[in-house]
Amino acid sequence: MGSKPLVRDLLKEKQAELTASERRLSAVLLEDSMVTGLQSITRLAEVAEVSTPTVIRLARKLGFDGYPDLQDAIRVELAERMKRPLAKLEAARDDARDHIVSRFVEAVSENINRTLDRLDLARFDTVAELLSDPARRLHLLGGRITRSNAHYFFNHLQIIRPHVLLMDSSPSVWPQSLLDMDDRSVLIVFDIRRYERELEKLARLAVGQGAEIVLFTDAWGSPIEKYAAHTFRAMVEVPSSWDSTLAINFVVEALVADIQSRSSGQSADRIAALENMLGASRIFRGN
Amino acid sequence: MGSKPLVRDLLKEKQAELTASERRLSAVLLEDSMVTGLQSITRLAEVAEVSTPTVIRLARKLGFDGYPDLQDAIRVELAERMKRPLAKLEAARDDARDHIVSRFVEAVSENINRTLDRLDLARFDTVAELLSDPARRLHLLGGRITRSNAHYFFNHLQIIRPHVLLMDSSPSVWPQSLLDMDDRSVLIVFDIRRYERELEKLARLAVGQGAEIVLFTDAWGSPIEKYAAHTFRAMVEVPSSWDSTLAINFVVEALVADIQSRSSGQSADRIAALENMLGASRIFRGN
DNA sequence: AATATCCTGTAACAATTTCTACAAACGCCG
DNA sequence: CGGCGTTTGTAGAAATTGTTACAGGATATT
Repeated sequence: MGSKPLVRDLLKEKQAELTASERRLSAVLLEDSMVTGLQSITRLAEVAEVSTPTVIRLARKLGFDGYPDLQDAIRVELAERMKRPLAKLEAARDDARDHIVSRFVEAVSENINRTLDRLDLARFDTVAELLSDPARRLHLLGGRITRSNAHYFFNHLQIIRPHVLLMDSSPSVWPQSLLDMDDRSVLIVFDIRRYERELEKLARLAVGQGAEIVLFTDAWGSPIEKYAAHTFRAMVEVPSSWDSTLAINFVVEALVADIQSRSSGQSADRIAALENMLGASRIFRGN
Repeated sequence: MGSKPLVRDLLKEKQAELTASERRLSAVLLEDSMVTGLQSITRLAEVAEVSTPTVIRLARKLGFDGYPDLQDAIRVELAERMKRPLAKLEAARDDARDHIVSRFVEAVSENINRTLDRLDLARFDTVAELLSDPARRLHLLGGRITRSNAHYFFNHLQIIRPHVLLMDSSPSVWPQSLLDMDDRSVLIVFDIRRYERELEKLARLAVGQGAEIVLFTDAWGSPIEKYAAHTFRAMVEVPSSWDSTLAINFVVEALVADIQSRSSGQSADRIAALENMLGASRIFRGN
């Protein structure tokens, strides 16, 4: 109910009945999601090169009481938008606040949140589409720690669609895979800190072959970034000697879900066929 | 250059040197990405249930000139965050709410929360201790989907301690591993729905050999539960055709952190040795 | 139990903000 | 060009905000 109209919409709606300088002001506000409107009226007026009364008059025209009233609305709106999706992980079951699990959940929740902050949805969609294209050949590769992530992604992709390959962990057999790459190939690389030189080398060569690179890395960014067409940065720090790849896995799982639904038509047959084979082999083994 | 530290990080960093009411205040700020800090000092103080001078004192402690200075920082930070991903998000705001990522994060958040609710910390500690015992031999095994989880766990355990084995995915070679199991063996199994009969069979045989079983499964519970000495149940449902193993991974990562710190004495040498070998092999490969 | 230290809020003060009244500037039409 | 309505800015009053000084109260220490 009472969902008060968004300030942005109000501005657009009333655009017609605004005067010249009011419009200049509204342009400034719209430009950066009205964050400028959280400053004092004086400063906002300065930025927009308008006088302070103009600001007040605009606020009134939009139906607000005065400038502070408008500010409140903007702030509420912003808070709504900032709301951290995972904010409510209840870290503190107070029986064990210091338990490793509690500290861990806090860090993980923060990691996923910040990863999401930085996640560009447009990029996500682009990549999902790219990886759904059955004409593409996908090669997956992980480092020492991230091999499991690569494996997870591979495992699912392989069920959903054809032409998915998990590259061997030993660099000595990479050249053979490289030979197969061309401009229809996509190389999906996982590389987090203690970045591995071999991975970078391979990435460079793959790009040379015409392959497109999708990179999953940490906040600091692997050197492979410069070759990558698409990069996902995830937060990995937790109270441990090890980095956490949960945030990376989160993105991967979301991608799997999206890719699956995009290619559900083709993959249904594929999965049915797979089920059949599994069933057959089970009978075969005489279980 | 001059990349000023984020207010959020400042708050976390100085958390230790904050007083009780300052911490109350900082909690309020962190809760909603500091949007509350854009109001007047009076209102912020009211929300946090502290006095206005406390707010100023906190601002100073963080290195700001005064409250307005802090506000400026918050605003800049917010504007920065609004800029990139939101330019696109703005156009299709309602889209974003329905975006797969948004739906996913909600489900994951719920999953981890509920998994934590059910997690018995005493059991967690027991298992951590069990898996830290260098006299034990650990065998890891995953199913079709959960093999990556087993692999992840294996990967880390193997670095931390000796006698860790990842069992082959093909049942035909399991008998050989079974032969090696006795009452000093621990079998770590991952089995979520579409429970696999082969896994159950192996579990039964392993118990017969005297091995202890640690099981990771979903909310409904794998048939292996009846053989398992310790069971972790995690929530796996997400808006996808696939189950999410993030909650399982969460428990695994927390275990890794705990086991690592328990055996840090012994594992330090092990890791150092490993680093050396990695370095050596890199030189050997002539990178 | 007494003392010292640190934490916290009250209250008065200073600075800044928002707002109003008024007048200058602009554009439009006869 | 002069009259008229509208738009815009200036300046000061009113209100609110941010800040400082100080004292009561809590906590730890001897």
